[in-house]
Amino acid sequence: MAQRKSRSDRRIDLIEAARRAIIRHGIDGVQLSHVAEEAGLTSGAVLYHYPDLSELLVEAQHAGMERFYEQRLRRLADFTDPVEKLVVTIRSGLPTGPLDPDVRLLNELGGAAGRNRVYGVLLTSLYDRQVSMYQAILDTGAALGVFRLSADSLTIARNLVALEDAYGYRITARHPVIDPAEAAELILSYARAATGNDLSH
Amino acid sequence: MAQRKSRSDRRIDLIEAARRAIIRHGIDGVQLSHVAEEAGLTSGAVLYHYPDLSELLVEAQHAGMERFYEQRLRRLADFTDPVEKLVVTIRSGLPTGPLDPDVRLLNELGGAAGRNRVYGVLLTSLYDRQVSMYQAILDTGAALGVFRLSADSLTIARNLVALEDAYGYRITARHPVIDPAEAAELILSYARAATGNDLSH
DNA sequence: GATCCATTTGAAGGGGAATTCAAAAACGCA
DNA sequence: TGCGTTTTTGAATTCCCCTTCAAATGGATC
Repeated sequence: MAQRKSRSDRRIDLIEAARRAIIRHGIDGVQLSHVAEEAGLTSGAVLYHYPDLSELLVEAQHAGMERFYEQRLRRLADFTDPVEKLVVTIRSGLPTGPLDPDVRLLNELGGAAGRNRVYGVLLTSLYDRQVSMYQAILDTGAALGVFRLSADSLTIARNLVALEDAYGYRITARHPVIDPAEAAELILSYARAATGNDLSH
Repeated sequence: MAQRKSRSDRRIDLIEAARRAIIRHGIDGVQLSHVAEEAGLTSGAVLYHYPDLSELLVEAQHAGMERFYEQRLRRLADFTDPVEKLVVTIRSGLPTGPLDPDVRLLNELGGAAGRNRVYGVLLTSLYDRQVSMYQAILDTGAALGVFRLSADSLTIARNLVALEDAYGYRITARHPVIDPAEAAELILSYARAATGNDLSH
């Protein structure tokens, strides 16, 4: 019998297990038994904690998004120079490779968000927060005279997040040429034009 | 009994039916019965033509992609001025709204492409062709002296397609602010900076 | 170490979807 | 009209997954 755990510990385990199961089988292909297997439990045990599988899936997506966003904020906090901040943030928005679990999970939402309002809201809020994150960097750089923005910061920030998203898809789809390094260069090309800064340091 | 049709006619019908079913239920959620219902047939009849549902789904995705791409080329052919070509192409890459079936279908592939090599190849090949399409426009404009490119045309073309992709997701996810018109403006903002042309006419 | 409660198992059921296939229907052609 | 072929149906079968629930297990508490 699997190790017995407290209610809250087990729920955390299950959210993690659901995350892995979604990545493996797709948000519309996950089954109760997949989650159970990932968690090392039986279907009944999963159901004991989450009588409705779809609620667990939403929680898993939510948790994955939060973790992704928090991680970006944390990396960003290590720097003060706007140029460094911008470069680091661009890199932290891209997957480490085709198998990057955080980005794989987010990508699962893309299609589902068009069908499921909850997923749409989740994804939209993540996008908006990431835009704000970039906007703050851009505004600070502009105020310090480091950046000379070619358009308003909101527009540039939206485009930067959009580029990250799109290259995340290309990388997880295993584009033969566009790997994480190449994607970073492509986004930096835009960032240079948009900030009037060559972004080297 | 449903009208009897020739083998090839029925296969075309089924591909269309599968396309609609995928949009409605997701690439991992489609069932044989969904396709049958969309086609006005019974499951048995679908199976008679496509013993393997997954093959039909791949064909549906392939056909949808081809149609999307061909349509873009056709609209592009109506113009000769590089500025007009660029603007029209940017618009033709965006969904008409949250329910746009062509983009909804493509978005379904995003997550699946990370799990399924066939879908990954399909999506990658579409991306590359769209990049070539933009690159031709950019190179022509540069040769005519209309565009003064801020980076090599391949980089700009890749970014333009990436932006389209990403805003397609935002729009189908019903972002409250980013509608097709706003997305076009955002992409145009980048296109202006990248071409050194204000793109008005 | 006995009791109690929360957690987990495993088997049994119910339901729904895929698959198979014989029969029926529609069409082409003589 | 009648015949042969192709396409479609509909029912039977099988398979798989969700759901339920009684029993077992593990840990905490006294």
